[in-house]
Amino acid sequence: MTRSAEISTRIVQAVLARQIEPGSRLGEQQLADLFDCSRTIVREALTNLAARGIVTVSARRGWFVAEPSRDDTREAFEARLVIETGLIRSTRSVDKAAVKRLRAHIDQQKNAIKSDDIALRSFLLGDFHVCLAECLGNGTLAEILRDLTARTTLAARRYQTLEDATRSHEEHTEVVEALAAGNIAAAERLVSGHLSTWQDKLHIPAEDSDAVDRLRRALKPMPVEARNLHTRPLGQTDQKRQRLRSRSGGAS
Amino acid sequence: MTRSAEISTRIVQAVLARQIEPGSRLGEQQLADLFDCSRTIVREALTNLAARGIVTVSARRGWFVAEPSRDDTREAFEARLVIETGLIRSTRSVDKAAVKRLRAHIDQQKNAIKSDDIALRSFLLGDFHVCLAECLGNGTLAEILRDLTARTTLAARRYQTLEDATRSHEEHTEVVEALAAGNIAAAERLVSGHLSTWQDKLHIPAEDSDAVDRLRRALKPMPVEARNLHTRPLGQTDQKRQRLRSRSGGAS
DNA sequence: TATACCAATCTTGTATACAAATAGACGACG
DNA sequence: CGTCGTCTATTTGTATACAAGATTGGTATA
Repeated sequence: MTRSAEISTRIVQAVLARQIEPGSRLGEQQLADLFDCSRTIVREALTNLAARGIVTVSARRGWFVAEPSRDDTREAFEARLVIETGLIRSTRSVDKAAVKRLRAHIDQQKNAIKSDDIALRSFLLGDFHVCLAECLGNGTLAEILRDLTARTTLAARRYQTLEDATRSHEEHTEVVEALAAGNIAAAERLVSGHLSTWQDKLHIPAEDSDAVDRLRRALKPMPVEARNLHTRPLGQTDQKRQRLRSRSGGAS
Repeated sequence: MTRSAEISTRIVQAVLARQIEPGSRLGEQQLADLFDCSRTIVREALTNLAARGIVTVSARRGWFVAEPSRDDTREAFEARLVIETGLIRSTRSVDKAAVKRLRAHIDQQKNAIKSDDIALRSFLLGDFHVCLAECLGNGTLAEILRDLTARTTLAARRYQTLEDATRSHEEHTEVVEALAAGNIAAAERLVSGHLSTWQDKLHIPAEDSDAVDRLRRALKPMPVEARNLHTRPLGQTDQKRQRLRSRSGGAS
């Protein structure tokens, strides 16, 4: 179990760090090579992630990082709101050690932001909520929250939300200070606002987005090496190809 | 996946129906024979259940149905309280179809109680909470709640709580009727009370129970056929053996 | 008689072999 | 020139073989 746990942990971290896009293919042999083990272990890890809703499996087609639908996204945000505010609400007080740990976490966030370590920054901003749940005395909900946070992170990537790291960090600070001051009600309000504003920033297509979305994905730029393997169609100049590529939304 | 999903689903159902005790051993080959498949599939199912906290794995020793510790139990109940009350609180109104479905579920509960189908009764009383979450529009939390309910069911068995089916059924009815009447606040209060009273009924040993508990489990009656396979020790009468069996807490 | 050691058996952990299905490429045909 | 069909190669799904560890029962010895 320890071997496959390593793999699943790393994948979750990569998701939280925004290093893996929703819809990415996770080939079994590919991962097996990467982690120097057999497909058996990889499948164990992927099965675990599938149970946690972070990965989906399409029969005989492969494993893919989850692409939360609109409903999935709404549910994940609602779940986080319910759990995080409910956990704070049911708290009487927060002990010294917990406050210390939370402040240390916030310091780490600040450092990651300052040093422009985008991956670490994203990871920490998400992990903070898990840490908060643990400090409030419920490891079970912390685990659940980790998976839900991974899902909302994927949703944020899918719906192209820009991360406002500085603001998130500020809001996290306010929450911790409210808790440290024993102002539970304020902390609950702050968390609620923090999550709501983030959710509101999502650009979720209004209607029947799946067709549009599928199309956008189909028009995604293919890997450079694959692109160069194809003969350029007659009469199509470099300029035209360049324009097509830009339109399809690929990184230039 | 469909093959292993069958197995994990059945095991969860058996847990909710109180047909499997916490700590039960789940041998791989045993399950493979039972479901007529290879150990590969069984391991896939068990891995899934382990990710959901319903089964634990002890390296090289085997798979066991979870035995929630005191902390696990507290956390699971708190999690259910937070999620169920929070979900109701964030509800504006419940539509007709949902009310109909909930009332139908309550009818099923009544029938199971009336016909003394203890397994079905237990399952439905637990499943009601999952159904409620679904009807409140959050399938994600419903899934999470299913696993948490399984854990609290295991805790209830471990800490020898008697199920008061009639009372649970009554309280479920009150919740649904409050929701149907649009009295959200009352519904939240009722759910809170329902969960709290159930949790309060647990007989959780105060201190260092693990040693005592392990012993009690060790002294549990073995299956009748195994008992009869052993030669009766010299000088031990039937009466003495009978007394030992009663003391060990087994069903007489 | 009790304890400690040892061996046999059973169970799990991992890798691999093989089957099945899908995706992609190539070629034929309208 | 476009479309359809087939064939090949890659990838997943499942079973099984083999190795390593753990438990259990027996035996020998103090």
